[in-house]
Amino acid sequence: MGFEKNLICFDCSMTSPVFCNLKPNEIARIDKNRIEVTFNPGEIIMKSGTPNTHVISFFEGLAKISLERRGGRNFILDFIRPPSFFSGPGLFIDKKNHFTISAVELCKLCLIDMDTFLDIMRENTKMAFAFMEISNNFILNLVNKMESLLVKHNYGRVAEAMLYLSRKIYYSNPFKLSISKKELSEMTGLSKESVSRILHEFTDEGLIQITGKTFHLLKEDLLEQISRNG
Amino acid sequence: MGFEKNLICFDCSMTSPVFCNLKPNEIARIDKNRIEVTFNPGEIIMKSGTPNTHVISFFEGLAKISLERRGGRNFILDFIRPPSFFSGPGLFIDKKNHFTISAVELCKLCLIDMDTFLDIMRENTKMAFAFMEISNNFILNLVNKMESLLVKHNYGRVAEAMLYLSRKIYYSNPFKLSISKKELSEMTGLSKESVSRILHEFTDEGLIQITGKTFHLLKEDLLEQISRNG
DNA sequence: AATATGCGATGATATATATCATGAATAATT
DNA sequence: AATTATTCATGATATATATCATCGCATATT
Repeated sequence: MGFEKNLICFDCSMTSPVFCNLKPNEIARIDKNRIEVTFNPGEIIMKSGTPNTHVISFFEGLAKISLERRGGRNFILDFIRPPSFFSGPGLFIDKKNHFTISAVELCKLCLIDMDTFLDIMRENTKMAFAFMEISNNFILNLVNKMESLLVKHNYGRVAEAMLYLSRKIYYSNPFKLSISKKELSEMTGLSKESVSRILHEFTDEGLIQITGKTFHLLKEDLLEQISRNG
Repeated sequence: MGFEKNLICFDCSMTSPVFCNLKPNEIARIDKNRIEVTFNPGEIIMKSGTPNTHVISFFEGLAKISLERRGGRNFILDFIRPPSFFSGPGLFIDKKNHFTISAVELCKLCLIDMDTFLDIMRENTKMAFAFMEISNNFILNLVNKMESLLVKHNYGRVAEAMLYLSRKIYYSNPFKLSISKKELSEMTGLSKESVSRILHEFTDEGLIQITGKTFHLLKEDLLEQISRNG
């Protein structure tokens, strides 16, 4: 039994923010130099510090990009929901991974050889520009996170996380939370105890309703206000 | 009296991390579409929120890139020392500036029309790759700042700032500080009172020596240790 | 079913750091 | 040189939030 390829490169590239710019022969090249992998929840897809040899094209699932902190308390920079693309910032610098990416829900993805990717980018300006756009979006997201850490406290950060999960990750309200309380604390940079307490307060005040793993945001406008001013 | 051009584009491009990749005709194009400006200390070069219409090629001086926080307490993401290049992350997204850049020391720089810049980048892959490298370096710097905010407190952050100023900004030890204590606090994300207190403690413990505006790092190894573990 | 293991909740306490308040020193303006 | 305005230093206080400790519940394991 070999490593099978179940995905069709052409179909996937149609929806990809980067590879949608490829010509047929370029898609063929990618197809020859890709590895299709499935990761179970909790498994590490890319470990910070290891060599950065591939870029990732996400096909299915939910993954998190996190920063390793001392004491095992990580910080989640962002989540990844397909269709999407990821390439580490070490690419042109030290060719190392600077983040740890791990699967939250079952993930299906392709690892694409870095050299192949760079070769194609050298020839395909459109793709290069799409790549830059993604890079810049990542920067804006980082800056946003930074602002949160700098000005918001407790309440504001939890409110922000709630809205983010509903709007950018689960695309629904109510939503069923697939991440743990610990991960919620790693999203916000707070301790898990603090997150617990604040979620409790939010339910007491009728802002949200939690039944098991299901979160229902009852007063989004108020949450937004707290997110902005808290 | 018009707006004179005193700098020679060719000389400048020799040292620039991005424009060193240009061919003569491309340099000529840049030369036609650039504005040469001088900024006095304190003056704003680019204001967060305004349209992002130009990229910057720094020729002389010292500038800071900062994030605006509510209450007038900004946060300094990085300093710029020539020869260097800056382009905002809003470039491909919303075409707005997301940071405020202001002069710390007298700055001489060129503003280069964004469309011209993009046109050239579309044709010149080498320059595009240099641009990506700079982008990624910016991300790594942001991530580093983020880690500091997340894990380091007081002492570690001030120690880090001291080492950074000596090694990356003034390239000397001792060095004469051209930034204010308030800016020191904006570099570290602390209150200026806290910065004062810690610098006092550092001098008491013989780690640094401050005479007027001159800072002398006496025990760099210890400062490094504090920066890592504090 | 019984036991173990881990995740989440909640109360009590400790502590880092901001804020406030005041005074000294330095720089700017007249 | 005199006066005003800024910047900086330092002590007292307040407070947000982490840490610690305990307990309950749910899920996994034997």
